[in-house]
Amino acid sequence: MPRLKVAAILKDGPIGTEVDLRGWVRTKRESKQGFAFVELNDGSSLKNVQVVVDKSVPGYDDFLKLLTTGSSIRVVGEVKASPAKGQSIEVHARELTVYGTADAEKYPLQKKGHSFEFLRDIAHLRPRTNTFGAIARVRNAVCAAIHDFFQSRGFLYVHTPIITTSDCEGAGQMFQVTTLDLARLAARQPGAPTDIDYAQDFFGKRASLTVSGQLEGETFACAVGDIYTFGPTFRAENSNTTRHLSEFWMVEPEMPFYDLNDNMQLAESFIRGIIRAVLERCPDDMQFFNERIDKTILATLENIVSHDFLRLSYTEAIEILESSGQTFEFPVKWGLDLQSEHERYLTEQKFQKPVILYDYPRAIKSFYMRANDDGKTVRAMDVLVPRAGEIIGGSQREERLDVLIARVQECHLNPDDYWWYLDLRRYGTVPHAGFGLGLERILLLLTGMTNIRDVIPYPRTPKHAEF
RNA sequence: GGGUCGGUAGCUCAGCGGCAGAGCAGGUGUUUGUUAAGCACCCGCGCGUGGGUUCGAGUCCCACCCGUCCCUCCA
Repeated sequence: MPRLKVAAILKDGPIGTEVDLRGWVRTKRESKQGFAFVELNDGSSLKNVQVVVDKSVPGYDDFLKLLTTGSSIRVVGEVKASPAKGQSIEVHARELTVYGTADAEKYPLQKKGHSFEFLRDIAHLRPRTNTFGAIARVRNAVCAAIHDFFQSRGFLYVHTPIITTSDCEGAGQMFQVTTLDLARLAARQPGAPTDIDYAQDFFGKRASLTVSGQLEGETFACAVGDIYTFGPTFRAENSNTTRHLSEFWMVEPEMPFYDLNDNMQLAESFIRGIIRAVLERCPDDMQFFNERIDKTILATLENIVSHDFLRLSYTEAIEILESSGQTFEFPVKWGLDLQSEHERYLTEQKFQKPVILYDYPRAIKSFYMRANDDGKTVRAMDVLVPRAGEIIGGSQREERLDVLIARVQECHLNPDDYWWYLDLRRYGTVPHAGFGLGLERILLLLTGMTNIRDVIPYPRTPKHAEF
C-alpha cells in the first residue's frame, strides 16, 4: 500500500485505492451519530484532504477526543468520491494511529485567523498555518526558479565567503566576527590601553559577516564568465521597517562583457522568469494569496509579466517628480538621492508598474560603478516595484584602472585595501556588470505580504533573534 | 537612530473616572454528509510594570518595559 502525500491524492486519487496518509489535523467536525470529518494537512499542498472516520474504525471513541487541531496522525483508508460539496474526493479511514496529541486548551493555533504579529511570536508553529505554509512553498519555488533561470543560461553558481576580512565592501554596517574574550576586554583595568590587537583575533585581523558577495563574485566573472551567488547576507543597520532584515538572502549575478543595458535587460527577464515560474508551479498558493492577502496580486503579477518595465534615467525621474505637483516631505533636486516617498510616487501612483532608474549622480553612488562620460553620473540602476520598493540594485562596474583608483580615493578609501579587486583591472580587464536581488523583497512582491519578517522563516532584526 | 500608535480573557478587540465586557477559541449537551458546521449552557480578565492625582483609576498624569507602523539606511 503506497504512502501518499496529500497533494498526490488530491491530484489523481485514484478512487478505489487504499492509501497510507500521514499528517496533522487542521480541524475536526464531529457527529455523535458515530462519525467525524477530519481535515488532514501534510504541507504538500495548501489544501487538506477530508478524512471520514466512523465508528467502525477500531478505537473510534478514544480517537475522537484525541483528534484535535494540531495532533499528528496516520490514516490507512480508501479513496472515495465525495458525495458532498467542497471536495471531489475523500478518504474513508479503516485504521487510525495517533502519533502525537495537541492539548486543545494549550495549543496556540486555533481554528480561526490569527494576526501576523501574534504568529511572529510563535514562529516555530506558524508554518502550520495556511499562509505560512503557502509562503514556504512559494519561497522554495522562487529559489528553484532562480537556479533554473541562471543554469539554463550557462551561469555558474559561485559560493562567495560569508566571513570576510575585506573591511571595505561599503554596502552598510557590518556584524563583527570575533573569538576575542569580550568580557575580559571589558573588565580591563582603568587606564589600560583601549585599542584592540586584532592580530590576536581568530583571523589575525578584523573580520565581519558579508554585506555582499559582489567583489568576490567579480573575480570569478572575470575568469569563468557569467556567474551568480545566492546566499545569506548581513547588515547591521538599525532599520526597523517592514522592508529590512538584518539577515536576508541575496542573489548576485555578475556578467563579463555586459554593459548597463544588458544588465537591465537581464534583471527584467529575471524578475519575469521568477514570477512566471511561481504562477505555474504554485497555482493553489497564489490563488490563496489573491483571495486572503491581496485581492489584486494576481492581476498585478500578470501585468508585470506582460509589460515591459519602464526605464527612466535619474535625471528624467527628477524632472517628473519636480513637475508632479506633489508635495513631498523631502526635497527633490538633482544630486540628491531619491527617498521612499519619491520612489513610491513613481511606482505606485504615476506609473503603477516596475520602474528601472539608471545613471545616478556619482556623488551618491559606490566607488565601483562605471563613470559616464558626462563626468556627473555613473552607470547604476535600481529596479523599483510598487510596495516592496527597491528589489534590485546594480551597476556596470568601472573597468578602467586609473579611473577606479581615482574613485576609490575620491570616496576616501585606501586603494591598498582593494589590491586584489584592482588586480582585475590590471590584468585582462573587461567591461562587466551585475546586480543584487533581495529574495525576501521579491517574495513581498509575489505574495502580497506586507511585512518582510513574514516571508523568511526566522526573521533577524534589531533586538530580535529568537528561535 | 528619529517619529508614531498601541499593550484589557488563549486569540481579535470594545470599554476611556463609578460593581471588568463581546466575538471567536476551549469544555459539556444537542443537531447535522459536515465544510472557519448549527443551537444551548459553562469555563475564563490581579486591565504591561512602578509611582502619582482622586472619595474612587483599564480609564487622568509621570517614568520605565514590550510591541506595531512610518522615516533614515539599503536588497
